[in-house]
Amino acid sequence: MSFAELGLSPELLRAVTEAGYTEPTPIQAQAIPVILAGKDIMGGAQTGTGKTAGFTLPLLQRLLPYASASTSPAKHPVRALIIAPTRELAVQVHQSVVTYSKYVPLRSTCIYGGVDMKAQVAELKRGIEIVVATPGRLLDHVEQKTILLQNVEFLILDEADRMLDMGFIPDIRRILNLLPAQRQSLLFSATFSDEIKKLADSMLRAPQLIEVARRNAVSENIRHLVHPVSSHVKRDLLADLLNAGADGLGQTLVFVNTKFGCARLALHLKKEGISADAIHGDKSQLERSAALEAFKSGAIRVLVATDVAARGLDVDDLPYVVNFEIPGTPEDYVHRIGRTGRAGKLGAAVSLVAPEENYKLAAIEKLIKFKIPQELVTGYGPETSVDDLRRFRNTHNRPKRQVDADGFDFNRPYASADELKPAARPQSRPSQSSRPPARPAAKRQIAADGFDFSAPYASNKAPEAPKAAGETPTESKRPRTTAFLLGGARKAD
DNA sequence: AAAAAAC
Repeated sequence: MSFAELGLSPELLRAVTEAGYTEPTPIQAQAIPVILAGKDIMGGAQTGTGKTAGFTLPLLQRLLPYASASTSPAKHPVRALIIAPTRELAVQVHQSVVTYSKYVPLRSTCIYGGVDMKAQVAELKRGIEIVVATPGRLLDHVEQKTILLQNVEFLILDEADRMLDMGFIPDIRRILNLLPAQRQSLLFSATFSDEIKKLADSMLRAPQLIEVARRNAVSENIRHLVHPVSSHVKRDLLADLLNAGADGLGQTLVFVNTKFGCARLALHLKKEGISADAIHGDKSQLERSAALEAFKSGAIRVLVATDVAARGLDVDDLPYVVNFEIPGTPEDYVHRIGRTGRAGKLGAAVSLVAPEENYKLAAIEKLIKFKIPQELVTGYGPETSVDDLRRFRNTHNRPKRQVDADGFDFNRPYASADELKPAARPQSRPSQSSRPPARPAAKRQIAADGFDFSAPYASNKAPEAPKAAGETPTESKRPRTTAFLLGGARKAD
C-alpha cells in the first residue's frame, strides 16, 4: 500500500514524500479513503499512529477542487475548521497542515488565546480556507465578527475526550450551532465514553467507526517501569536518574499533577545542574511556546509538565517519559506515556510511585491489562526518609551499572523493535506468599533483548503492603538506572 | 483532584 494508491493528488504526494513518508500507517490507510468518500468519521487510534496526517491529507484533497489561486480574500472563505483542546496541540496540527499544503493553493492559520488578537485578525482578513483553533479564542473571533463560519464544509474535532474533560462541551455546541448543517465532520478521540458517543450523535451523520487499536491500548514500543519510592526523596531520585550520564535518562518529559509542583520541580532540577524548564497553564503563552520549542530542539534536556502536555503532543523520537506523580485517572497515564514510543520508535515510561499512590498504579494496571515491572533503586525505597537518603549518600558512592555476574548485560541494545513485542506483556506479579526471600538467580529468564521479566521485585514486600515505617528499605543487589530500558541504544546528552 | 481554555 502506498499513498499514491489512496488517491491523493500529485501535489499532496510530493509534500508527503518530502516529509519523508512512503507508506501510510494503518489508521491513514483506513481513514483516508473514507474521508475522501465524503463520509463522517468517528476515529480512535492510539497515540503516535499518524492520525494528524490521516485527516489532514484527505481534508486538503477534498478542499482542492475549488481551491483558488486568487489573492482576493473573498475567494477564500473559511472552509475547514479544526479544533484542538490545547494551544500547543493546535500549533502542532497547524504545522502538519502547512507541511502537507505546501504545493496546493490553500491557506491556513492557527488561532488560539494568550497571544495578541491583531495578528490573527490580519491573517483572517487575508482570506483563509483552513483554520486550526482552540475553542475560546475561536468564539472570541466569532463575537468580534472577525471570522465567519457560514461557509465551513469540514469540521474536525481532535482529542475530543480531552475536550470533555476540560469542560469544552458548551463551547463546542456553540460552535456547532454556527456551522452549516451540510458539512463533513470528523471526530477523533482516544476513548469512547457515553458522553463522547452523545456528542458524536449530535455532530456526525452516519459516521463510520474507525478504530485501529484496542481502546486504551498502549503502544507496544513502550517499556514500562515502576520505581517504588517515598514521596520525600522522589525529587532526589529523579535528579539522580537524570544525572547518571550515559547510564541514566536522556531527553525526558516529566509529568507532575499540579502547576505549582511543576514550577517547583523544574526549579529544583535546574539547581541540580540539569537543563530543564517547565510548561503549565499558569505560564504565559510566550513562556509555554519557548519551553516547548527548547525541549523539541534539544536545547534543554528535561521538560517538566502538567497534563497540558499529556495529550497529542509530538516530540520527535522522545526516549523517556517520567511520571513524577501518578495521574489521577488511569487514562491520563496512557496519554502521558504516549508522548514516547511514537512512529515505530522505542520509548520508556518510568513511574515514581509512592506508597500512597499504589491504588492509582493498580487502576492503571487494570486499564492497560498488565502489571508493570518494579525496580527498587539502591538507596531509595518506599519508606526512605530524607535522613535515610543523606546517611546512604554519606556511606556509598553511586553504584555504576555493569554486566551482572550472571551475564545480564544492561547495555545490550535491542536487535529490533519486534523482539520487544512478546516481552511487552510482562508476567503477572508474584504473590507475596510465593515470592522468594532473595533473588533467585538460577530461575531468571532473560529476554533476548536483555530484559528480565522473571526477576522478583527488589522489595521484600508487595507494593500494596508497604513496610512499616522506620524499617530500612531492601537494597536491590542489582542496582540500576533506567537506560537499560532502551538497551543503551540511547545516550544521555 | 487538577488540569485546560477568552478577555
